[in-house]
Amino acid sequence: MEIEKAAPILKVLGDKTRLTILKLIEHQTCCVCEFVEIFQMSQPSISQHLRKLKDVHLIQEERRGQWIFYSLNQESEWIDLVRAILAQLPDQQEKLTELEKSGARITCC
Amino acid sequence: MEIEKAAPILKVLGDKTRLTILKLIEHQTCCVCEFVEIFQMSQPSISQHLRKLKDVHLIQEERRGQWIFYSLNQESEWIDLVRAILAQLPDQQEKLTELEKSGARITCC
DNA sequence: TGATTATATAAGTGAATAATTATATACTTA
DNA sequence: TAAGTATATAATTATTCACTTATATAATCA
Repeated sequence: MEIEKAAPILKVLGDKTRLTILKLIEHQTCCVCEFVEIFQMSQPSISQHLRKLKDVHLIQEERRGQWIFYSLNQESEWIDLVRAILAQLPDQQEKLTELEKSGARITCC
Repeated sequence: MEIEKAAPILKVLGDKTRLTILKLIEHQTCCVCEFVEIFQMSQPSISQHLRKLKDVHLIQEERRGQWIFYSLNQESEWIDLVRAILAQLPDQQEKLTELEKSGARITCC
């Protein structure tokens, strides 16, 4: 039954850090260090959130040198559901522009 | 920030029992005993799931004699989000028609 | 009013969760 | 190749979760 597969997806989305991560990468790619800066959270904590998103194939990773960039997995079985949800949430772009202002984004991106 | 309020809503939805309950009452009203039958789960367990849905105002209750009927709260701040999610899920009507066949639905409804 | 039925709440328990600290891996650059 | 940087994983811990059993509340009916 499909509902049994959908529920764990929603569960993964039911965390403000992960939900914000998804909204941030809705239309672009971000690297781990950006998330660490934005959320003011330890690096392992961010990695573990990314891991959960990756475990259910909602995100993709792509290594560029020493950095790893994450993006929404467009091939996900649940991409329509995720997009429908993200469409209801306010843009989080200002978090990235703040980072850029403070210079933190330039170090890796 | 609205994302901080949306995450707990998704968390509540991230459980197959609660998600199925919502899908069942998407277009109609059901009473507690029906959920108990459908999910083959203890009555307190169902009550506790309903409580979580009610705590975030996603559902409404209406007493009719000794029975309590639950329905989707159309006034919910999150009704669009919930509808967008439910729209992606398969219909669960057959669970109710099965109940009717077995006679279990008639006892209360 | 007493017994029955429907539902909610409380208390307890084992499993899952999100964070932390410590450590490992992988890439870069001197 | 050694040191530094970015990221992942492991181990630990406190909290939350979903369920169970037991009990309370509320309505009905004899």
